[in-house]
Amino acid sequence: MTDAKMPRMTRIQQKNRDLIMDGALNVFSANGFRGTTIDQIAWSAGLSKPNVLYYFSSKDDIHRTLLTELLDMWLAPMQQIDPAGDPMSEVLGYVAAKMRMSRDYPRESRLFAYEILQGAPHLTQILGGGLREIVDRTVAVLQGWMDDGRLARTDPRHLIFSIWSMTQHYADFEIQVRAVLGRGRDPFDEGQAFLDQMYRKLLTP
Amino acid sequence: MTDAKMPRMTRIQQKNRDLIMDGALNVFSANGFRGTTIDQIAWSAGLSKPNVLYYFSSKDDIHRTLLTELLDMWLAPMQQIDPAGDPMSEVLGYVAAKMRMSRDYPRESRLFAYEILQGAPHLTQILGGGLREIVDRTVAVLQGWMDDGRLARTDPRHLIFSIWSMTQHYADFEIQVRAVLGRGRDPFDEGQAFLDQMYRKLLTP
DNA sequence: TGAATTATTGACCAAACGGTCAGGATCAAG
DNA sequence: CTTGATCCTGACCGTTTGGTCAATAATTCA
Repeated sequence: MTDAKMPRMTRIQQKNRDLIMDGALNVFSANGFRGTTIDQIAWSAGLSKPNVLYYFSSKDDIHRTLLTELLDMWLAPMQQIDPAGDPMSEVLGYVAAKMRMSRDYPRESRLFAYEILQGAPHLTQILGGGLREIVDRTVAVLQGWMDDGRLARTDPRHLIFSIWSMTQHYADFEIQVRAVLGRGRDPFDEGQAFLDQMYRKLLTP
Repeated sequence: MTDAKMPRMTRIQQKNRDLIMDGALNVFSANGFRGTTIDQIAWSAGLSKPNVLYYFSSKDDIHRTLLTELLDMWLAPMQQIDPAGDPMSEVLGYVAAKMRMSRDYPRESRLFAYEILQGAPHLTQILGGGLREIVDRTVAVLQGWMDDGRLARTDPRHLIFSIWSMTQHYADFEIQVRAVLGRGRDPFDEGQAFLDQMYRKLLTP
């Protein structure tokens, strides 16, 4: 009983769906939804176009499935903030975790960036529902810490926006970042150090 | 001699090219390059598709022209930082100016966001050339202020990244921001206040 | 006014794209 | 080996899209 999914998947189904998800992530994250063709996804997955459409009913289906499969993983770091932990360590840990995500999963970052830029046509429910609740919970924790004088007062929601924007900037706009920094520098290491300094100063009571 | 352009433009040319640029900005900024059709641009400009192609040779031509026409305006705020001014006021003024750009020109912000996300296929020269020089000049000014002890020490380039990412976040991801904040709040006003507080703490020596 | 230039469009084309389908290949189980 | 289910594909279809063009309308200017 290792899999709780309703329809049991054969090995081939499992393998090919994974291949398609990975190929789709490659292409969607590089070209956006409209800029992606099923042929490109198929090629990137090493399959034929009709075969891809044997596993997914449409390009939209692939996109929607990909987004929902990745959303939890993408939001996980924020839910790992420990209300019982040390405030400064928890926040800086979250920043570091998001920075690691940008370094290790830039495709996912760009995928969501495209989706939000587009107006989040596939994420409206999540934006107005689940995401807001998750953020609200974190906001409550941060607000509690500020009320206890363990963090300097600031708007918790905009604090979260700042963390999202700055960390994801290194993934989404990596080309610009590298163009400005020049070669031989590690944007992610430097960015991590900068953010650490910045949030330490902002949040020290 | 009000116009220095090589080929003199008739009134009609001037007017229609402007219409096309504005329509293209609408559509490109909402759907990205691959997501927009010439028909959409034409409709948004109030012209027919062949008429649009009478003024521009291709969709690519429209896009390239739009980017280059808007680039100067987009980078202007950074060049208005006054090396002889008060360091803190100059930086906070730049942040405020960028924030105003996000509020007043979200289309431009999204247009460039798409382009950089895509890998900046039309801006590679500018990214590696002009932009870097402009940034370097600003970096020199900031570095001077830090060396003089008038600003706290921090990496000037990552400081600039942080300003770009946070201010543009309010335009590019406005939907997400509004979804998280809920109705009845002004993201730009609040964001401006937050950033002011943040950079004041970071940069006070 | 009239000729020349500029502006506009309906009709059209070839390529690309999302998606379908009948039929064949492969595989698992008895 | 046989059989039924799963897996895979070449060929195909209707639509969309970027772009062309010949013909017509509007404008400019001598």
